[in-house]
Amino acid sequence: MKVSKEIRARHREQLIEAASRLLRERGFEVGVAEIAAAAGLTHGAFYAHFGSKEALCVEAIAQMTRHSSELAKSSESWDSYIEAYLSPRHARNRGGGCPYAALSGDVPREAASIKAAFSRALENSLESAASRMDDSNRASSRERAIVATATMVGAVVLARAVASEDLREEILDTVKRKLLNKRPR
Amino acid sequence: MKVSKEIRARHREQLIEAASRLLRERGFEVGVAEIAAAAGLTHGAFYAHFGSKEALCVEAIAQMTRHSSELAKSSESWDSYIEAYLSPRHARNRGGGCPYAALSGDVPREAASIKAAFSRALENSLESAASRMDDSNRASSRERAIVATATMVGAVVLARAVASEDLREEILDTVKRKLLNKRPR
DNA sequence: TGTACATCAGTGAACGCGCGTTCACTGATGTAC
DNA sequence: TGTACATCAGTGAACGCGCGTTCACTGATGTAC
Repeated sequence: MKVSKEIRARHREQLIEAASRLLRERGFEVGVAEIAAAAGLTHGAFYAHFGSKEALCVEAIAQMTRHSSELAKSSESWDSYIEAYLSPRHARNRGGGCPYAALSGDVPREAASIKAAFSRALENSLESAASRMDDSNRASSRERAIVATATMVGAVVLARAVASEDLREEILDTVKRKLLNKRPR
Repeated sequence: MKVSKEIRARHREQLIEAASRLLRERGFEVGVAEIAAAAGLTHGAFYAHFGSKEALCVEAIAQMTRHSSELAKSSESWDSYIEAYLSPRHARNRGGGCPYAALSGDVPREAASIKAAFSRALENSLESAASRMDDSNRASSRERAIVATATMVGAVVLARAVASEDLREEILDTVKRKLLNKRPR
C-alpha cells in the first residue's frame, strides 16, 4: 500500500544505506532482494525508488564516499587517520570501512556509470587528503596523498585477503610504522 | 569420446591456463562454461578434470602465482620490476598480470580453500621479494618487501578502478617515482 | 602383431536454484470539492 | 472540516536467463589375450 512521503523518503535512505554496507561487504554480486530485505522492504518495492540495480549502486557509492570522507575529516590528525585506517578493526569492518579498499577491485568490471561515480569520489578524496598535508607545496602534498592512499589501500586489501592472523597484523603494522616514520617496536 | 593420456593432460593444463587468465580478468563470478569454452571444451568435460569450480580455482591460483613469481625473478633488477609493475601496460593487462592486484579484493569473499591458496602464494612472494632486497638485515628487507608490495598493489588496483586516463597515469607515475626515489620530472 | 572388449574423456540435455526485472493487485495517502 | 476518489508505494507471483552440477550416452583409447 501507499505510504506517506516521509516514510517513502526514509525507505529510500534505508535502501541506499543497506546497499552502501552490503556492496562493500559482498561486492556487486549482492542481490536486489537482499538489499531490499536489509532495508525492511521486498524486492518489488525497490523499483518504486530506483530504475535499476545499477542506479542504486551509483547513489550508494556517492553516499559511502561522502560518509567516509567525513570520517577522515573527523580524525584529529592525519597520523591518527593512518592509525585508524591500518587497524585490525578497519580490516575486519569491510562493510563500514573505506570504499576504495572495499570496492576498487570490483569497480573495473562494472558499468561505466559506476566506474565514473567511484572515480569522481576518489578524486575528491585525494584532493581532500592533499589539503590536510602540512606542506605548503601544493604539488608535493598531492603526491604524498596519492602515495599514502595507494599504500594504505594496498595494505588493507592484502590484509583482508590473507588467511593467517599473524601475516594480516604484520602487514598492517609494518605499513603503519613506515607511514608514521616509526622505528620497529 | 575418450582421448589419449597426452591430450587429457593438455586439456587439464588448458583449463588451468584459461581459469588463471579469466579469474583475474573477471573475478570468481566467471562461469565454468566460459572457462571450459576458452580451453576448447564443453562444460561437461570440466568435471572429468576437477571435482568442482572451487578445486579449479585453487589450482589456478597456485599456477598464476608460480608464473608471476617467475616473471618477477626474470626482471633484471628490483627497480626494473617496479618499473614494469607500475606501467600502464600492466594496469591494462589484468588477466595476465599480478594475481595479488587482480584478486585480493575478491578472495576474502571466497571459500577457505581459495583464501588459503592465495595466502600461501602471497607469503612466498613476500619471502622472494625480501630476498632480492640489497640489504643484509633480514628483518628490514622483509619490511621493505611488505611496504613496497602493498604500495604497488594499491597503486595498480586504484589505477584500474579509475575512469580518467590522466588520473590513472598520475597514480602510477607518482608511486613509481616515490619507490624509485626519483624527483619529479 | 591382431583382435575383443573394458575404460573413460568428452558431449549436450537436464536438474534445481537464484538472479534482475515486470506486473496485476492492494490499500493508505493526500487532494479536489 | 468532511467526503469521494485518484494516486502510487509496497506486495508477491511470474518472466526469462544463466549458474554449478549431474548424467545417459558416444566412441576412441589402451589393455588382456
